[in-house]
Amino acid sequence: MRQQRRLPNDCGGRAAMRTSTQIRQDFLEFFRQRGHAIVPASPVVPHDDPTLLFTNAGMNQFKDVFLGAGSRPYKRCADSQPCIRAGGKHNDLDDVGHDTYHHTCFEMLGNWSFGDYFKRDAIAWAWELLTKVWGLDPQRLHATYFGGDPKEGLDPDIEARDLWMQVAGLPAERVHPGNKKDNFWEMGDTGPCGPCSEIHIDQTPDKSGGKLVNAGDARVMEIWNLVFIQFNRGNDGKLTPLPEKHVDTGMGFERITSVIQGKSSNYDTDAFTPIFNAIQQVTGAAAYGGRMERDTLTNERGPMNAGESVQHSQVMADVAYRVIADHIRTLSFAIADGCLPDKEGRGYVLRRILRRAVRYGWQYLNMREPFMHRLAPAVVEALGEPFPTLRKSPQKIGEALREEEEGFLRTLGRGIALFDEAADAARSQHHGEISGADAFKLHDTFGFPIDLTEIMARERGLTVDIGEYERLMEDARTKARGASKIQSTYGVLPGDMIAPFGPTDDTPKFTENTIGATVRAIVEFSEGGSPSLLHTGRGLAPGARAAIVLDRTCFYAEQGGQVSDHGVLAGASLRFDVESMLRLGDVVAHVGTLVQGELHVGAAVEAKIDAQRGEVMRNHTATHLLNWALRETLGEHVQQKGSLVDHEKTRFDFSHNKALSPEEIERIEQLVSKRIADNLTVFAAEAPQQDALRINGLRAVFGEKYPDVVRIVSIGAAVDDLLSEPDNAKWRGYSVEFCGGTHVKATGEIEQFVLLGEESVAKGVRRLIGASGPAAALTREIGASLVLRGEQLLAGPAEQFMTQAAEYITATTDASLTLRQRLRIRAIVSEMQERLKQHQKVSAVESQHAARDRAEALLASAMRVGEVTVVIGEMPSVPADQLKHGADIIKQKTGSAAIFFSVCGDDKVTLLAAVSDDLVKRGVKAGDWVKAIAPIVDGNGGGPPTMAQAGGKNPARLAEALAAAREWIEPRVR
RNA sequence: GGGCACGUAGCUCAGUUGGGAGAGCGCCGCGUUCGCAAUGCGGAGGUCGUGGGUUCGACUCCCAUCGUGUCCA
Repeated sequence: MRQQRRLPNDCGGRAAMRTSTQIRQDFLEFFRQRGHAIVPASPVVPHDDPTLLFTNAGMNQFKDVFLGAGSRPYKRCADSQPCIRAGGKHNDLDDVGHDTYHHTCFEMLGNWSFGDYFKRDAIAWAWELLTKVWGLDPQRLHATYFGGDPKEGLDPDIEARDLWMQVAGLPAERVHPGNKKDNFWEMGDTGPCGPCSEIHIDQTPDKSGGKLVNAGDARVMEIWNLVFIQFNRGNDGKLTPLPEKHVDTGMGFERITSVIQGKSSNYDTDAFTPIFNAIQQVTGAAAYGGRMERDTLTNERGPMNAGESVQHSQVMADVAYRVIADHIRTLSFAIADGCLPDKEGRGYVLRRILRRAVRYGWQYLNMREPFMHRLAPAVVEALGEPFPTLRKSPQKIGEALREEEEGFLRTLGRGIALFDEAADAARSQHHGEISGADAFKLHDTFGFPIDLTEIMARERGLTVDIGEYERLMEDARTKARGASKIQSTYGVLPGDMIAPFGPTDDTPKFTENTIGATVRAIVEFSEGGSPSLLHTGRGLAPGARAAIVLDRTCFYAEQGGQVSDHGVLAGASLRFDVESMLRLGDVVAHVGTLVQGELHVGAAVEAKIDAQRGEVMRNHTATHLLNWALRETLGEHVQQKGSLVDHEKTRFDFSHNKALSPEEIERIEQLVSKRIADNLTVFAAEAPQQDALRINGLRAVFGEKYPDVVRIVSIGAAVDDLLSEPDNAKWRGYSVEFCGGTHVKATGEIEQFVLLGEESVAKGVRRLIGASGPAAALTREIGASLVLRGEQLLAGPAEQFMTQAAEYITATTDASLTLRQRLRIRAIVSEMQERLKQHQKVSAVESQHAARDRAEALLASAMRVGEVTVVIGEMPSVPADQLKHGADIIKQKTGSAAIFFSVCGDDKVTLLAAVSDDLVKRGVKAGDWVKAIAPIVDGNGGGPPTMAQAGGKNPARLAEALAAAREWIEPRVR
């Protein structure tokens, strides 16, 4: 076994004893004592930020503060943030497991200052924590600072350099200047940025690593990055100093733990031990040995094949341990935060991670059964304390994993079958080499990993054309890349562009439909290019698309499920159509097109929303009543899982594990209708969150982050009353929700409410669709008449039923109906279908008999030409199938026959020719026959030699055609 | 965002330049048997995902759409 490369003793000291849990606590406690708010980590799945795949840094949750669009009740804070780095630009996934430090999931310890302390304190505290609390050897620590960039006109960060020397007492030779890449941090192309200063640790035995700082040598590595945000980069690329300077720091938790514990690998720390133990228990593999691939790569025999070397398989088992341990952490966090493995987006990244783990388990730990789900409890056990979301529903994590594992094992099973086919082809056609095309197809179309293809090939003594596979893979990649480039950034608005023009006063949205306002900023979108801010003096020209920021607005920007308003901004001879709204922190922007006139910054406009908003408000208030009625009807487990309210409908997702019964649906509708009939007043008021949370029966979306002051919407009970005696049980009889949306003044305005749909959207989540107002009334009326017509058809005369039933069924398939009507119509339709089927069967039997009788009659009067019976005649109107049966009967009875049938329709004729096998052998083919005759009735056709058919459009010449058929066949069979 | 593959009987699937919808398993009935296992015979079960189009004729070809699987960005 490889020798552990341990740090010299002087580096660890007393801190070497500390557990990872203690180290995390040390960090938070250290900053708590220095006045920092200790905040909970944000979810690893940033549901509200579509530009970000996963939370990948501690500062993600504070982005709005740095952009100036949001604020916090504290000026300094600290936390430990689980981060996921997988997918996207910086993709380390393939490295995980093969080295000591790559992870898809890690914790980031961080402390922040929002316009509070700056470089001096940040540096002093970092130094104190590392050297005094954790006892790291100061001799081994190096600092870097930003060395300036003449091209940007940026001076070196002398301030930071001097602080390192003064405050930390570092000698000049251990304070290193760094370039823009390493020591200047930017959030994006524009926005807040600034120099950063890193602390590196030198783990060379003789402390000689000074030259290796930032040189990519594993022995000297960065442990803490302190970012000093002091500039804003504008659209023009110019940097301007920020009035409020911020500190943003990040320290990799697993890495600092390994340093403090004196380990050479993150995986050797006690953060991973419990997970490795669980893997060993579940897989029954040999214990984790900490072996790395380089331990075998140095073997003079060179890289070895699987199975040839015990040593290699041991190493790969350890790689598998690391892969699985890392990935189960990632998956547990992500699933706990509500992201499931899926075929696109974030879910797809999770799927790949899970599949990679399963594949390593399959290949190197010999696992053929789902096992990942059995590891999740170990993660919950190890990390549930600092990260309570893991404990919320641990069984859900297990279920999601098992389901996905089973799916992948099915995919593998299919893949193995297809692999066997490819292997056969390889043996018989390609000298034992599986073609690149086959390997690629296995991977691309059927999801069978190339690694498995190679291994299975090797086991069967075959090879794989990897070169060709890589080429095809690269082709696919460039094709996908090229295609995605076409999409432009049209209509995407960087938040920092409009942040300085906020906040927007949008409280008029609750009361007004029209208000006067002043234009504060205009961002013009240019097709194919990036959006640009229009400066004072330049106007927006007609036809241009833009985002407009006003000082105040009555427009509602999508939030809490309620859609954005549409409308216009109007002025003297100007009109701007508002198509959508954007909300960035406290700033809202009106996105749309200037239709007429010119628009300048500073212009006075009248903001006017579409009348559609009335329907939206009706539906929104109805949604609250629905939410309340659901809990009344189904029970306490009903939790809102999402909603969408627009002018046509309300869509409400909630936790419930089975379909709603007709009785439940009826009861829910009744409860809501009763509240509407009572014409209850809708109250709305703001209150401190902690007071509001005490209200008995209050509905808030679980897991949603609410501000410190929340808006309460209550139907039928005044908010003041709720707050004055929050514990009163009677409040459970009212709908009380946290909600920032717009509502009607009293429930009577809703008029009507109906449920239109009920379905499942995910495991344990049902979706209801509802509508209110005139739309609900209309649906109800149309549906009722449809039900009535269906009942009449069923009860009415058979002839009417036969002609109209099919049409009726099509009409119902996409009709808008209430749920209860849909159930009734489903029953009607299935009865109709049953009757139609019965009728078809009867008529099939009838036409079969008719065809048989007529065929036999024609046979009786048939003439013989030589040995051959020639039957030519008109058949009753039966389907083509029955004509064929008729011909078969004649063939059977005669042995040698030539048959020509016709069926005469209103404006078309069908011809069928059939000859027995012996005639085919003599060169007489039914296809030729029918082709020769069809033109007479303006048709054509064909078919195989024994049986051919044709259609024609001229029934008038049918007799002529039959005569011609006789003339054609007689000489040929004679 | 861009590909590829697949939707045919309850299930697993076959269906060959477009010309009579099939197999295996399962199901029902009747046999052989004291009974079970096993097995023989017969039978029911299909809007060929949906909607258009081409054609005399479409499970088959084309277009669209929905669903499932899968890869890439």
